[in-house]
Amino acid sequence: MATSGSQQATDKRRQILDGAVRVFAREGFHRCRVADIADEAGVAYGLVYHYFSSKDQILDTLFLERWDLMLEEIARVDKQQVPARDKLAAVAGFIVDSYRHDPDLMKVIIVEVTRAANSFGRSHLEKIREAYQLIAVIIASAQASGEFRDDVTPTFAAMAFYGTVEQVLTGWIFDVLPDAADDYDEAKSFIVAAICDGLEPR
Amino acid sequence: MATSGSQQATDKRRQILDGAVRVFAREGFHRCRVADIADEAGVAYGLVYHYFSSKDQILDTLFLERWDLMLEEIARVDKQQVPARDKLAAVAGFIVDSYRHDPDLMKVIIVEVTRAANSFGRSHLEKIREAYQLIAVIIASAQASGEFRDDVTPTFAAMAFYGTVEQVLTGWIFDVLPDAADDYDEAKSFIVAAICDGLEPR
Amino acid sequence: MATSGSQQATDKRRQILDGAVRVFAREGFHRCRVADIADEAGVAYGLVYHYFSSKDQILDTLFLERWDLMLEEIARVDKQQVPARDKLAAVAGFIVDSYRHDPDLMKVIIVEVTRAANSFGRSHLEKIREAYQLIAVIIASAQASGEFRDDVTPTFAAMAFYGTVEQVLTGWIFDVLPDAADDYDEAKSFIVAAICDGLEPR
Amino acid sequence: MATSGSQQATDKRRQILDGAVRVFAREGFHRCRVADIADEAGVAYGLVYHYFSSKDQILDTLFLERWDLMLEEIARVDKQQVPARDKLAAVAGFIVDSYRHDPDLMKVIIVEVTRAANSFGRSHLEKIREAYQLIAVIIASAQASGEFRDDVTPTFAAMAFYGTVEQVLTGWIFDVLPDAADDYDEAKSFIVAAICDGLEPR
DNA sequence: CATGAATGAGAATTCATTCAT
DNA sequence: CATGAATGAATTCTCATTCAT
Repeated sequence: MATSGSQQATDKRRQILDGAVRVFAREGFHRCRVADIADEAGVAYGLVYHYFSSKDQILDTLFLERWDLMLEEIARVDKQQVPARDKLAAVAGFIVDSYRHDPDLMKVIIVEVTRAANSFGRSHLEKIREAYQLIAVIIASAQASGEFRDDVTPTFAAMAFYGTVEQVLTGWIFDVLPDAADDYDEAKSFIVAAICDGLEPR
Repeated sequence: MATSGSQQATDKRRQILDGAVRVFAREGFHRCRVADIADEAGVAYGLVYHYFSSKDQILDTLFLERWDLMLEEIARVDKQQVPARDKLAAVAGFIVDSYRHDPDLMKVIIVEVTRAANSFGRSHLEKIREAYQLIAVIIASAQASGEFRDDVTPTFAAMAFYGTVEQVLTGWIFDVLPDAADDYDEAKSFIVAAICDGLEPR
Repeated sequence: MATSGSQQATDKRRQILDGAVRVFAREGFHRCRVADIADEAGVAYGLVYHYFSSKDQILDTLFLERWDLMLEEIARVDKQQVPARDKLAAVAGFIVDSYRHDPDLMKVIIVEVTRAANSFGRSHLEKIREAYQLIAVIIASAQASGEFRDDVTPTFAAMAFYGTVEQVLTGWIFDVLPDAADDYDEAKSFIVAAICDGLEPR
Repeated sequence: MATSGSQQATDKRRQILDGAVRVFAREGFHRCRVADIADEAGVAYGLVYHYFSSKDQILDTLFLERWDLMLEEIARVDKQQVPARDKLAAVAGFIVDSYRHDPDLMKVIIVEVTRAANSFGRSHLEKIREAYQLIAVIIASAQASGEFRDDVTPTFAAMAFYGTVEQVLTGWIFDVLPDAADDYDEAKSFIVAAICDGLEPR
């Protein structure tokens, strides 16, 4: 009762974002119409343009909201005094948990932004690159301390790590990997094992 | 003499495909118009529809031409009596060389098909999955022979390998990785090292 | 005290009208949005619809307020016992002074109403015609008294007079005529000279 | 038969322009939809955009086609060795005949361009100004030769002349002046008489 | 009176595809 | 085979107007 009044107003904006996530995930950004977003959100067509200046901006908002959280998390993890392996585990865990918590949102971010080199990928390139670099920094420190081998450049190594993570999510998105509850935790440890230990026996 | 006539015809078809690759790479499949393809190819608008039934079919053709080559290559590699590590090296090498040879084509395939979970990715899912599985088979054999550890499922491992390869190409596409002549060869060995040996020192 | 309340209310209405004049003059009636009017007036969006039933009605109000003043003035002038030449001078003077006093308002009236044969011009045709006729009456009287030649119909002559006046204002609006302080007075005498004396020497 | 083939293609473009004139005249540029133009022209919607890049460009084309003819005519008239009065008569005659020949087109040009200070008027200001200046040149020469009095600036005088002409056309457009066949010729001589001789008796 | 969120009809423009020549 | 004019469905974005508070 107390907050419902002013909360209500903001809710519609949130409803639109939430509806957009579902529609983008289901139909893809290009396939879906703004009308679909409004319908899914349960609001009038025009209200979409009251809160957002374009269909593009909705996707921008969704991406940035989540991506910034991830950048903060990676930066936070990097500051901790733990082995590099644990840092990578934390980052992979955050991304996997993001998918577990809201698979539609992560699908949209990966399919429509992170991997879309010709549309939104280009415009958010800086943000995307920032993530690669934060990971590269973690690896570089580990190389300096001897935790990691230094015969691979940190940037390359960051690509291997991030590429593995994103491909696992892609596997779930494409239904080529099973995604039961257990699989998420298994995936976390697997990603770290594959990247840190390698496939060959030690 | 007889063939020059039909050759001529085939040339135009090839011109259209080549033009399409350049335009798709530059502007993206959705952004470009059929007229752009015809212009880039230097042929009349209507001719595009003489050789292809739709804009989609052009991309399908481009994807399948190349992807089938890759599937054949992976299958061929798998039959050889060499260490699994070398097999993965050969596969990574083939993909990297494909990029080196025709970066636009690989960019289009990755950006518009392989990673487009809502459009072409969906319709070519079986073909894409086939690649993952062929790689998984290589890994499974290696696990059976003791070359690779078996505490990671072959499918997961295949995702790590393929994800790393695709992410390296993405790095070149996004200009976050250097792509001078040397870098291609360096990349090949790096991919194998990262995936087989892992980042931690042995 | 009692009036200050209702005065306040009227002020907002006036603010809206004044804002509308500036916005219509700057952007044109069709180009500007109701939100622009509210912004320019410094009032809330919804208040515009509290005082006016539609965007059209705002322009109607602006036009009628001023046009009725002009009709009264022409009628008043016509009643005076002065030469026809002086009557025309008074009418031209009134219109020029209206422009001098509020160029935006006159610009809006001319551009959006008087000359808009397909929109507001049509709906205010009677009012506009009334002005032409009042001027025609002045000329007809002058012809009857011998002040003016009668080989031109009064209606035609009225068009020549009014057309000249409006074109001079158009010249100012379009920046093809100089509009320094002096130019206004010069324009008044010029209009009368051109119409009454003609361009050829006497 | 001979010309019909290649003529046919161009015809559609002409049909669109002609349809646009009728629709613009009947409904006004802003009121009518592109669909109305296509319907009126008897062509498919999309063809309008095959020949013109926008609705605006159609109006631009209509205006420029006719206005350039007029500018040429005024320039041509100015070169002739005849009294200034005859030159003005020729110019007025050309404009009146233009209206007689295609009233819809002249209505559109005047209402939607020449008198639309906030939309097309602004963008074609240079062209419009050019006409004023050509007329002013005629007047200036006449003043130099003593044909016209020189106590009115040529620009002002040009505005009086052009304003009178346009107001007569406006009278026809607004149905405040009769426009039977005879009226056109009467109008021509009246315009010259009013401007050159003035309303007062000589 | 005052506010600004909510509504939804409307219109321009795009562009894949067809088709006559 | 080749050409490019012709078609019209689809979709984004705009904005006057309404309405709940």
